[in-house]
Amino acid sequence: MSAIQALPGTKDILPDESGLWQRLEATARTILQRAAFRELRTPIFERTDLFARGIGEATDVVGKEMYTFVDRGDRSLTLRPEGTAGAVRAFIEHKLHASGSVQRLWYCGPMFRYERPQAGRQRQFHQIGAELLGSGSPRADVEAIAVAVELLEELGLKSLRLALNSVGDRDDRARYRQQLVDFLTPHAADLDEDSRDRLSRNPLRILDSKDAKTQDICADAPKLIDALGPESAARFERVQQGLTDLGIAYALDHRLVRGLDYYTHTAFEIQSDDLGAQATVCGGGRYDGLVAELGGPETAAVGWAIGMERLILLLQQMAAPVAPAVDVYLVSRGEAAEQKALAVAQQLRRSGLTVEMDLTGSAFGKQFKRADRSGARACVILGDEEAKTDTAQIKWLADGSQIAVDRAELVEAIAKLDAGLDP
RNA sequence: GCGGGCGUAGCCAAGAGGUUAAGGCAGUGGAUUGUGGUUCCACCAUUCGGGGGUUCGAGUCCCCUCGCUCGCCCCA
Repeated sequence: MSAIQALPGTKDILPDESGLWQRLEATARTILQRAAFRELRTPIFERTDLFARGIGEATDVVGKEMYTFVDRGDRSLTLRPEGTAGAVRAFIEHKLHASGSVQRLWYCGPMFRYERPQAGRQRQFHQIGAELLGSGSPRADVEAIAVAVELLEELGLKSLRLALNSVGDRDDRARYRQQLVDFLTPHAADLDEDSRDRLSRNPLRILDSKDAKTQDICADAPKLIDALGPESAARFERVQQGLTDLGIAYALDHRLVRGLDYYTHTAFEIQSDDLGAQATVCGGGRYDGLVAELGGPETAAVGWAIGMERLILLLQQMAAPVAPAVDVYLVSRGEAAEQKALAVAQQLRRSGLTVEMDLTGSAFGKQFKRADRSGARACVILGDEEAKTDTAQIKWLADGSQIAVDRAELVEAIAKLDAGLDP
């Protein structure tokens, strides 16, 4: 009752689940490194300013979701709510642009947003992200998306959708914003309350309101795609062509407007229907202005982030994870034998076997019962008699067969049994 | 910040005002004191998230509170 619990929106990842996380992380590492992305690890907290400037003061993330505190040096700090701002800060600080070539970076770790937790949403959550800095080519957009798709496919995920849009460059957006405001203002009275607020603050976001009436009104609104200048439109065309050439299916979604201010041109989400009220597993896009905005040289960039908890949710729906069984369960009894068992365990482990050692000193019968539950293939038995003669018994649990071997030959004997040979 | 649902053992869970709070899984001990998987027996909640109230009587009804969960907003 008075025991302390984990805070709302935070979760322990228990041993039964951590195997799946490890698989996810290992797969991500493989896929990203194969595409020549290199890992970047940045601090979990940064100056509040970085996020305020990078993500945008008007966004919900900055406006009401940040974990912000003042440290003992009187600095305002914030637990990172996303990964791109920190990655870009590091990119600028360490002059990674100086190499002249494109930087492919990836990261993985916890992010923090103060929101009401629900299915697929936590206050501390984890993302895998990739950033491709230094190329404005539409091919970079395609490559970034392709790597994300590859990762999700490698994990065996099916029935995901790729939603695609272009929000154009700064001029396109400003032009469209004005068109949209002009269109919506006469309907202001019929919009839902949140949308009415956004009309002055962040009108593009009104497009993906879930309110039915607002939806109806937006159906006739001018489309962002039609407001793109010829260059932006051509560039978007090339991104689509690139995806098509790779056989990556996508659907245009002219209402897809992502919540962070830094996006330009390509915006995309990879979505699923199996995440409760959430849909997005992976979100990303191009952010050509961000590096300069944060004090670096004018640098084109594109990136994405995957929500790991959401991915885990999907992976768990696919198949029950297989618990990694131990190879050998070490049964021991009697003071001398228990002492020797420590050395035997070490010997077996050094040979590469996974060994669990019984530490209870309880009756052999009980120890075998536990051995059975552990899923071990074999028991190695050390009792008083074995201790005296410096031998051990190997019992093969599948068929109950048992042999005595010298301790020195233990590893070879188990290997032979594993191979189905007579030791 | 706002709404809905739910809190009975480590886990799943019956119980809907009337004496001792089902059952299953897991766990512990034993039948089997140096040999497992099956079986059998025993043990395993002075108490139903917490506090207050109504009542002769509360896990069950009422109020407050804490927690979990789902949804809105927004996002991964």
